Amino acid sequence: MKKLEINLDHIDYQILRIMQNNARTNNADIARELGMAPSAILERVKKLEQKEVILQYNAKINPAALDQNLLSFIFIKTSDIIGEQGIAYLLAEIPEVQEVHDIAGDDGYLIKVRTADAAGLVDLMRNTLGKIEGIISTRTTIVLETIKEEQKLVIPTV
Amino acid sequence: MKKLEINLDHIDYQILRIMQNNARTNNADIARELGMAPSAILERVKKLEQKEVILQYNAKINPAALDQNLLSFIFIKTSDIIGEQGIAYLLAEIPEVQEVHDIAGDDGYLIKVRTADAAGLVDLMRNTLGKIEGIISTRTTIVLETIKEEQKLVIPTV
DNA sequence: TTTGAAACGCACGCTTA
DNA sequence: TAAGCGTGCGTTTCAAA
Repeated sequence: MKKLEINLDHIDYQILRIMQNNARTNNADIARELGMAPSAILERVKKLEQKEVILQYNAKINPAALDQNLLSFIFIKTSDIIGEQGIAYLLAEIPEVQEVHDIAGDDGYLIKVRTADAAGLVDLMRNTLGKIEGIISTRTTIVLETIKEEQKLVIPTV
Repeated sequence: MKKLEINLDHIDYQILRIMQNNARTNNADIARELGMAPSAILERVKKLEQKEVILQYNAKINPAALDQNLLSFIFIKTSDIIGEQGIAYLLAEIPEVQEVHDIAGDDGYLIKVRTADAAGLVDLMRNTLGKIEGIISTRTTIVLETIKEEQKLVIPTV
């Protein structure tokens, strides 16, 4: 993650707040809401994208609609030397793996995985994780139900 | 999460794939890519929204740009009876808490939290979590570095 | 469920303040 | 940086198949 030497003002914050809640809000609507000209908003949005303040625009899809009903967190102990993350990048390439975090303590990595069901998880662990050299052990936590799941950040007011 | 009695076809999958990668792709572009009329795409997108296949459109914002540089996972043991989730909903109301999962085993809940730094985390644990009745214990895992973090689902090909 | 036509509104570059 | 303007394009509705 890059260093950001950017100063965001309260108008930027408002734009970010709107975009975070509905990435398909059009320029004209944002402009109306903030009482500015659309061209000025467009200019700011482009800069926010350029400066990587806005990283991407995603549609959040219902996992159940695609039969991906099992969410799991797996702690992975590896032979990676501290500071190196070779295995982390291998893990990141697996499509079912949504997140890979290098964590403090001796667990190594924490990954978040979405599969259709328990069988899919077993399959992934056996046939994909099992094939990765250097994984010493894993500890899996199964999610029974998700009460909240979003990536929204707390945006400063004013 | 609701039951979904919807049949998605391969055109829907393609739309979802495009939208998942860039939620601001316009109708006309999707139509061109799929070789259909824009109005047909619009119709499908609206249905996908109605049926809650597409849940929302989010801008993914760089946490560093908003000085939220510390990510943590916290396991929370509570006095919630199994099957009840009173405390989970209290946790979900905290803005810094991005995720709340009810997990198997005796840990109770797993939450994902984003704060500015360690001081912010301590503050949250003391002043917010500490004020919630029924939390028996917590176990915190600090993220040193995030290698991958997204919510993209694996969409069936064809 | 798709298409095409038509009306309307928006995007976006340019110029000026 | 922001506003105002203009043109090309996208969006959206509707009738028809």
